[in-house]
Amino acid sequence: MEKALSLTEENYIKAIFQIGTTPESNVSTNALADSLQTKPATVSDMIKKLSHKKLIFYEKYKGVTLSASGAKEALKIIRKHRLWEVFLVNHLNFKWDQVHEIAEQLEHIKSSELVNRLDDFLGNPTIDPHGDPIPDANGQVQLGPSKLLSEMTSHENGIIVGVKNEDPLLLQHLDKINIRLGLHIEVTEVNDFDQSMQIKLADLGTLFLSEKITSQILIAKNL
Amino acid sequence: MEKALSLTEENYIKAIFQIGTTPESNVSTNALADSLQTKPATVSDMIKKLSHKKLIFYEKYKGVTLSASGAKEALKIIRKHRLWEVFLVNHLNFKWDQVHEIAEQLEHIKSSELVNRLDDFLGNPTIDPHGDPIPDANGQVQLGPSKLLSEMTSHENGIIVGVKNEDPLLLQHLDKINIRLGLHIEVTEVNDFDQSMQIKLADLGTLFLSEKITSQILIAKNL
DNA sequence: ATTAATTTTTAGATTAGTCTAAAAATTTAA
DNA sequence: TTAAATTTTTAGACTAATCTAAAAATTAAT
Repeated sequence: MEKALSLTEENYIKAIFQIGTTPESNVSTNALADSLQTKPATVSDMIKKLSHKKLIFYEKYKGVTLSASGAKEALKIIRKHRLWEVFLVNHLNFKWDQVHEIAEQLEHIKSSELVNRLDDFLGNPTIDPHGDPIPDANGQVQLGPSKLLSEMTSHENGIIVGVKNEDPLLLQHLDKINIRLGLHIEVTEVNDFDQSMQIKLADLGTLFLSEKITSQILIAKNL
Repeated sequence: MEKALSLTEENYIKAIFQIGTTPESNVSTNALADSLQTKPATVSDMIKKLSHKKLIFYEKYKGVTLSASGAKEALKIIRKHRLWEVFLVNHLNFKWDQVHEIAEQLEHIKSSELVNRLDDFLGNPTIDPHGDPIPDANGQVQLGPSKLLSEMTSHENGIIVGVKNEDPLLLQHLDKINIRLGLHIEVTEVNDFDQSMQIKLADLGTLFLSEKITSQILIAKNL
């Protein structure tokens, strides 16, 4: 039985996973330092340690990728984070912009029994309040095909299934303009110059959105 | 705004509170080392630090007591611990002997919003699954008068309202012999030599209990 | 293809929490 | 009340995680 990861190690593993997924490439020292609000020198040391524990692959000056066991750990942490977010929103009546910080703490609680019972208590949800998929107990994630609203063109339509990041300011803004997961949406016009869009929401009329926002919203074809 | 306490500091404060309450006296370095599974030298250092932060009163070689702010911190931690235990037992179907360790982790989650919402979600319980009172948001504890079963004499009766410690082995044993909170109990005989007792439970007939067990069970007069 | 800019790593220090071994103070006992 | 036993504190060292400053390697640019 390997020794449990420290809080810090868990945060590194999670950050590597989250930076590394979009392009399945190596994660740079600087990107990691940035994401973890720390200094490159610190990251450099930590990388050696995680590499020594076989959680990541590392070649000097080349960046890192997660090993199989590293990815497994990352998925466990993300599973916990997202399950707790569901609990906070569905049972404690938090808003979707209030839960990230608290889940950042709860995700480090160690007890697989707890996680699995929580999962059952919540009714085995498959997505969290931001539309992100929740890995199952084996680390399996099933996510339907989706793309960014910013990648759509005029007259395309679909359903809002997720938000790419958990910045409370973004989430509060979306609340204010009545954008929520599950809404049917149609692109009515795309501005060539700045990529801003006019969209039509089910009952709620039309809306103008800047590229900054459309690039954060995930759309799927009719579920 | 004072800086938040570290995990370790919180554990020291809690241990001082828990050792110090029964006799409202000073808590010794050794007792603390024992309770925290660490060495007296380590405790000695930590005491200086907590004293410097005005969380405890400390005189060399004399032991420590909590200051008002220290006690307030302790009660906040205990409140969280006990609320989480209620959640684990009432909503995630854990047994009363399984929750202590997990609550030891959950009690350090920092968010007063979370604690208060959890409290409401649980229906503002006043006792945890072991019968220990849950401090309210202001740190107020209301506990009815109670005494140890071991302090009772023949023919006295009362209701089981709590268990003095959370050792899983004790709790599992109590489960096995059908002792639970809320049961009406009558002492039928006390053995002068070893203080063991014969007791009568509501429907469940009579039982022999050693002093080791009777000294862990709290009894109150008919609620 | 050198030079310049950037990224990454090393070197050396710092802080929190811990330890062992030894010294100092206190308490208990003869 | 002096000696023995116990408790507590100090001294010095270690580990994990962090930092700054400087060196080394890589990448970009002229």
